[in-house]
Amino acid sequence: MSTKMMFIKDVTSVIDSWKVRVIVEEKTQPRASSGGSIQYQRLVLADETGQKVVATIFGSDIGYFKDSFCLYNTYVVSNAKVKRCDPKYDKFNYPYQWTINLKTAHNAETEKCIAQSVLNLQFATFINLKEQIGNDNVVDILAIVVDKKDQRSFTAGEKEYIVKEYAMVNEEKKVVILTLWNAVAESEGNIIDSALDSYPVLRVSNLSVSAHYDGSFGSTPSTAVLLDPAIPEAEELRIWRSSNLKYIVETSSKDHFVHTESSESLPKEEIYSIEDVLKNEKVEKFTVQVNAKIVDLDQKFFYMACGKCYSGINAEHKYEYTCVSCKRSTKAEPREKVHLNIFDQSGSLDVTVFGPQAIKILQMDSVMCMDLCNAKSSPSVNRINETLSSEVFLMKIRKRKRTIGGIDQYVYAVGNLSRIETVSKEKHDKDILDREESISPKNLEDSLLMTNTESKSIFSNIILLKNCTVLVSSSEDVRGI
DNA sequence: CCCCCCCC
Repeated sequence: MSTKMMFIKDVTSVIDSWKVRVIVEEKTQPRASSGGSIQYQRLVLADETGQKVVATIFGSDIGYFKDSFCLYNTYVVSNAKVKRCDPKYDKFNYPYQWTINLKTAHNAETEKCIAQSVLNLQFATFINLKEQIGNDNVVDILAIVVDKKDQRSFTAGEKEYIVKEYAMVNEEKKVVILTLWNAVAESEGNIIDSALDSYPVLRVSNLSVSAHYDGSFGSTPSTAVLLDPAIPEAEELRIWRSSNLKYIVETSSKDHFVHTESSESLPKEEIYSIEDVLKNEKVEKFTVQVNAKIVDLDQKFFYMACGKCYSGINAEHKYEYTCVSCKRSTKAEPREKVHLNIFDQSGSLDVTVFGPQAIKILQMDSVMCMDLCNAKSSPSVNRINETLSSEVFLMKIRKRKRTIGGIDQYVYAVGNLSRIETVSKEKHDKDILDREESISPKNLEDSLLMTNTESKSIFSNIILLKNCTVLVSSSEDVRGI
């Protein structure tokens, strides 16, 4: 069997037998898909012409290829699965991606190795980072990690994010922060953490430039971290490291995770008036400074949703099913949802608040809302409104247009909200609010029991009702937003 | 089967 050697560009989804000699430019750590259910590992391969292709290994195949496709080594690959990819993921002007699986033939090439120079590796400088803020370029860097900040997570809008930050230097002697996000923080971050003590030289690929910290790097979903890569530029940096150890050690003992004055004033967001939000047709996200109140008295403050993607479902709590929206197997879980009226001097607007943001308004979580609903009761709107009346919020509003029966209408969802001011209240009261904000739903119930006699009587009823079956009507469209 | 988003 002698198939002729081809190039990446010759490989299309209609060709059935092919082989290409490639060098491995990049290999990420195995990482979880955003849904969490699938493991995948991403490679970038290049042929002799410098043409590159993205290749992916999935699930249990990852272990099989653990010791193959080593960085900067050459392989002859044949008959990987060739799939057309969405143009937005086509970074290399080649409209396909490969899936490497157990049927993919792959042989290490020792004779005709492809030279690293075809990769044309370029590394961003740290000094002029500020000028690159705002452009959409994705860059690679070569750096020495001198410090890290512990992993943290936070909720913004509808999603939970994981962040790991590192302080880095290179020959330019300017400290720059690298932020790894989500699956990349967990997979690539662990690689950095495990080597931290030895001041490793890293090649970090496919980074965006962020305005935070007056210019810093942030990971993208294709970011890969390579420890001590076997490339000449990294060797130069290792040599620099050995003659600058004093600088590196001194630098590592300083705190670099602080915002400079200019970085704080830089991304200061414009605050829109409600009137502007209503009038504006183009922009989709607005920050507003508002008061809020509940005017819709006929709401349950939760809906039954897919536990993974929050699509609405008419089902009992804990009902197991495959979600038609995200296609994953899931359980029905209640999710907080509040129709809220927000207003400033210029006007008012009805918005919807979900999940963690809604908890900040309701001071209780969806399970408690559901229990109240079962008890033919509902959270005390009066109590909530009384609290809201003395508060000022910063909210990020997402404006969307939707067309129903040929009629355009705008819907508004709150992406994020923070209480910036508690008017005419003593600090003592505010502290209680802050504490409530950070406590878990379980404690939340306890704290309400202690601080609110009205809820107390309701909750003592609910505890008795907890094991009852809950059925929720879904006359409303909970997926609209 | 995966994916360029996002917080101080």
